[in-house]
Amino acid sequence: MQTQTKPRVRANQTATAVLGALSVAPMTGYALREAIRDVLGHFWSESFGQIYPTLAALERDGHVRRLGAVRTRASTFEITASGTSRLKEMLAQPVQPAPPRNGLMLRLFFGRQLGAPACRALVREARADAERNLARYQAIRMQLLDEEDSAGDHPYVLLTISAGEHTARAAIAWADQALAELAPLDSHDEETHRQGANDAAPQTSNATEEA
Amino acid sequence: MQTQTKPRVRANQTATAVLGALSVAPMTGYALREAIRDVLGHFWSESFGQIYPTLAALERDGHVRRLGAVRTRASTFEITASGTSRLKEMLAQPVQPAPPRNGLMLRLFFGRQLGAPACRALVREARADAERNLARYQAIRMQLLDEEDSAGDHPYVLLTISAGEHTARAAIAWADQALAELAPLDSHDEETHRQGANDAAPQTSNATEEA
DNA sequence: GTGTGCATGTAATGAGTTACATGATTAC
DNA sequence: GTAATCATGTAACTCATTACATGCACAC
Repeated sequence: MQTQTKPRVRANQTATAVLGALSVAPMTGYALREAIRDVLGHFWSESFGQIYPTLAALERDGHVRRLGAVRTRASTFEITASGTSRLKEMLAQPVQPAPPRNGLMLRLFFGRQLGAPACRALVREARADAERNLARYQAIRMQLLDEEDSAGDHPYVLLTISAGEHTARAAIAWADQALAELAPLDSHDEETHRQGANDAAPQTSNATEEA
Repeated sequence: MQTQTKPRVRANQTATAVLGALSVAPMTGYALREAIRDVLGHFWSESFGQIYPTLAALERDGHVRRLGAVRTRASTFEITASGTSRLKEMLAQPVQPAPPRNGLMLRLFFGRQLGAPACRALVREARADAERNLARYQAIRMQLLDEEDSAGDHPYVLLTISAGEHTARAAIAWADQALAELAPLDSHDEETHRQGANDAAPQTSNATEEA
């Protein structure tokens, strides 16, 4: 009987990201993808297949304006006043959490089937990823300080960077602990294919591994 | 030119989760959903619409066996030997990271458009979520110790619990820092609705109040 | 006998990726 | 001139959710 309050519009999140990016600076669709990948990449992603239709829809609704000619060449998009207020509207909508799908955790959960050495390799990989991310966050931090323009956004952007750093550091600490706990689990409770014995040192990235 | 190595099967991750759950104990489809929600819920989710077709496909391929009659009543599914080896195969496949889509970070990134008070509310919500998760992890930890069966899985399961704890603690620490940084940003550069002004004090636990 | 929970499935829907097709501009 | 990069868009396909339809079992 809950037919009355259907959330009809599924809150086109792509539009939010696109309008948000255009609120910082006008861009082409191509540049939008790059900006989203490079700047929001830690927590957001969009593909061309989403961006172009979304831009077309936003143009139709008057939320963005096309500066170049329609098909002749690259057209830069600019957010309109109506687009800005639409953006604020969308940002104010409640966060709808994406259903979780963490492949690493799934594998570790059934780690007994996978075997301890493979699990260690996965954890080591995750640790390396986290370290890479941490390094990138610092680079972005410094890059931010160079930019005079859009300085009003800085405090908010730094919030997201900081979240990334906290997450990355937590991942590293967890990985170290996990590796210590996985170490003694070597070969008991597993009748694994014996050929797996030599991958105790998987060498994911010559990652200075233990083994 | 790259026509040769198309990863044709998109690594049906649902099948991995289903086989994994059945590797612990035989279950009905209904129970599978519940088990996945209750046990893997922090990092995985499946809906009926996925589970039943997946079970049918796995049965067709001989990876699971139906114990009850086909349509008469509840049928319990059991993993077969071929299913077990298929599971190991799938677990060994590289983790394919899901494209990130973090609605909270998206909103904070464009926080200037949203306004500092609304951002603080979001961060407080996130902090409360993290605290709730942390509490649940401890409950699961204790519950695990009661179970004698499937004790061989425990070290691996604890790894995922620990990851959740690290993540949750990092989220809480980040939130506290973020709230401190957001406090002074009150009303400049924003012509926000004035009603958000009274939420300067974080106070998340006992998060009840302050409409 | 009726409501609640267990159980199974299908259909509609939609979000989003990948691959493809195409062309303009710029650098060498 | 030609290769790489910028740029735009569409089509096919996959994955997954939501809603719907159905029915049994059991408690009350």
